[in-house]
Amino acid sequence: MSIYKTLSNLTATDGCVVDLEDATTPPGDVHQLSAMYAAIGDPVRIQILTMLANAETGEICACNFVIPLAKSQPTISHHLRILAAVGLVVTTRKGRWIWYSIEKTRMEEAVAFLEALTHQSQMRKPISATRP
Amino acid sequence: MSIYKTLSNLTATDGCVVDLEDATTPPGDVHQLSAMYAAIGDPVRIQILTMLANAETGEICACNFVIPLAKSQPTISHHLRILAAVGLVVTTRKGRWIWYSIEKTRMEEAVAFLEALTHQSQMRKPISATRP
DNA sequence: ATAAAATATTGACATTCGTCAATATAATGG
DNA sequence: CCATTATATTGACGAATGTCAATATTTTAT
Repeated sequence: MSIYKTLSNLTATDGCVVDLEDATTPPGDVHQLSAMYAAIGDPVRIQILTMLANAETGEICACNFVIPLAKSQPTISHHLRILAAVGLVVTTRKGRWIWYSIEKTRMEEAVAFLEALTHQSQMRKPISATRP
Repeated sequence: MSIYKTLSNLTATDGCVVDLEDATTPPGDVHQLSAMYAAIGDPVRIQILTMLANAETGEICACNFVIPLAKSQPTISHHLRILAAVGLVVTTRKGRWIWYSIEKTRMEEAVAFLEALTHQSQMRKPISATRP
């Protein structure tokens, strides 16, 4: 009988698997990070961010997304809310209008994490060499 | 009567709104991009990517995600399929096992687009100054 | 060839998501 | 104060998503 268990018999303490705490970011970060990329990962919201990035002043009033993106006002409001919730955009009220702009610091955090994923770590102890 | 229409009366040809083709990436790109970030934007898949980035050899066999991530084998297979579909991971069959690794080029594309969003363009014509 | 093991697929289910119409809230201007 | 306008919220709906059990497929080892 092999010292290695089958997939269905493996437990978290078996050495043939990578330990979660070695391999992943903290659970809290995982949810915050995934929420941020999920916010970016929508066609309408990608276009909102692109419009903001291209805007001469860096900010666009909420009303000016409705026509270009061909979505209803509540739908635009919904998407802006999601982007604001994860901190990728911030708002400034100017009288009757609310202007949205990209929160650079937060966007750079989004960049930084993905960039880290492209540079594979060399600091980990080897896992079992005899079994995947 | 103002030359500016109310939100409910605006049409795509009105000058007070930003023109879609000026402001957004091409429609095809929008869907491809949003699919990529949506793929990243899930807690399980964030952890898969993190494990791959931290793996000493840069690759991990599919079976070694099941226990650390506490998900069933079909669920892990499902998530790996989504990451592969958008090109963020690639597979290599080694006998009985299939090894996954990050596709660096694709990940760098993900980084590049977000980075572009942080550098606001200075090349756009001003939109109407009298109305948002 | 047969058994065993890794991976993929299917089907089912609850949950979440994107969307809009209708309505509510907030702010301005007359 | 009242009418108008911008934005947010609510409720409803279909579509998409994450999950797992069960099953199928593929590959290796005996």
